[in-house]
Amino acid sequence: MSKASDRAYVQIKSMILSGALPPGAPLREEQLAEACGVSRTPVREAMRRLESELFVRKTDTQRSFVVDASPDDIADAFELRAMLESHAARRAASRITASELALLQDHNAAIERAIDHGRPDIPAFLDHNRQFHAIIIAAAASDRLSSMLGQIVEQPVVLRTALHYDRDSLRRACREHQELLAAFARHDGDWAAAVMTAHILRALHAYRDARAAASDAAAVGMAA
Amino acid sequence: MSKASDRAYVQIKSMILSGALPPGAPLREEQLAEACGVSRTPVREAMRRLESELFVRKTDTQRSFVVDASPDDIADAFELRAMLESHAARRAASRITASELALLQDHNAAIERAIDHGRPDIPAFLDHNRQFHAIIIAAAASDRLSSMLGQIVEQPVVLRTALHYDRDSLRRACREHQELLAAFARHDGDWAAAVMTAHILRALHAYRDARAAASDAAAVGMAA
DNA sequence: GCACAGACTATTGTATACAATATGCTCCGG
DNA sequence: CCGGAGCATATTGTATACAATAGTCTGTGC
Repeated sequence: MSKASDRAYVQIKSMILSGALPPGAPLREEQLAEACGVSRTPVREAMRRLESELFVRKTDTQRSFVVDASPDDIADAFELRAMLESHAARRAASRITASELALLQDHNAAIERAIDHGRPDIPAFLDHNRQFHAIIIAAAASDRLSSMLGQIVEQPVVLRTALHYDRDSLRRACREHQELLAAFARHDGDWAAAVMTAHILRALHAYRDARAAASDAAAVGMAA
Repeated sequence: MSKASDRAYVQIKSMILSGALPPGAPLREEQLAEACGVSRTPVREAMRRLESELFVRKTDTQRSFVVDASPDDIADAFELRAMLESHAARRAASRITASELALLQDHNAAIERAIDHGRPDIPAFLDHNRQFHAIIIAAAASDRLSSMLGQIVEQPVVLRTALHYDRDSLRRACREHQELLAAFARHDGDWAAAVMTAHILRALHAYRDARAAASDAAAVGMAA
């Protein structure tokens, strides 16, 4: 997309992800335009995109707000991602090339390094993890599937999930990736799909556990 | 959405569906604006929407064209729809209310009438069929799932499919709906999901058969 | 005759001005 | 004191003008 509207999109999304625009916050076009240093026109385009990705919701009267994701929404997003991405894995298994496999191995090696070199390097983990999954989706060779997954993998919830993981969870993710690689190497679609489903659903439960722990801690903090 | 951009969206989409804008046709904003009787601004919003729904594709250099769906794309769309909508059916089975069930029955009765009263009334069939599926999706109670299915069920391919159906196919669809109703009445998610998957995949193959027959006929026509 | 440079045209991207609509506030009546 | 009508304000929707960029054509050098 073009420069200004792209900048607006990235900037507004990052404001939502960072919490600068908290869930439920009203979004006024003019204010966002000023914040992004562009006019309302590209802001409106960015808003449409964020709206279709369910970052933003419009009331019946055309006012926009940051969506407030309930635990159910979060579970929904993970379920859908599990379904779509296991489908991608199944398709990828029969189409993947040797060079793509090699790339996947490289990224997973990088993920392993990011976890085990001293303190876990979460940004590096996230980046390589994202690329790992992106390669699989590309190998699935379905525009429609790519488009749908593109709308779901960058949800606030999914992105922030890893921040709550402990090292154990990260290592488990890495091992699951290795199992995916094995399934791909043998072009076994059923295996790949099953591993992918498990991989995503485990992430859901890791996220829930982390949330529960965090809210317990908060409750303790409030009581003290 | 607002009046002008809504009109532009509907009108451009119908031009694509009707073939007035054939696959591969270039889309110029100004020309479309004139055709819709609005300015370029709402046309651009409509185009973004059509683009995200994969009706329209932009080249690397920002020119827009009507997408040219290959047979593979079509199969893709059906596969995804089968997956998402069977998931919707599974969720709906455990959530559906008596009044929703009654509505589903009404629509399916209307579908039956549309098929069997003299010459099949295809528009009526399409309308009630759409509402039948919409009720199920609503009963699934997942915004995200609704949003994704909304992007796929109105694809040109899916919409035009029914035009090629023979009466036998239409009757089969109606019977499958009845089986869905039975599964819903018993709140059996597995059953509902399985019937829905079969329903959609059968539609895919009916579509393929119709296409093959049509292209054979075209070949004969050309030879004559 | 072909390839490339340059200008010219066509098309899209952005900004701004204006129109339409929703929200909130004030003031009046009960 | 409460509620509603109507005005004032805030916000979004649309049109238009201008800017930036891509595509095309022509003419020139080889």
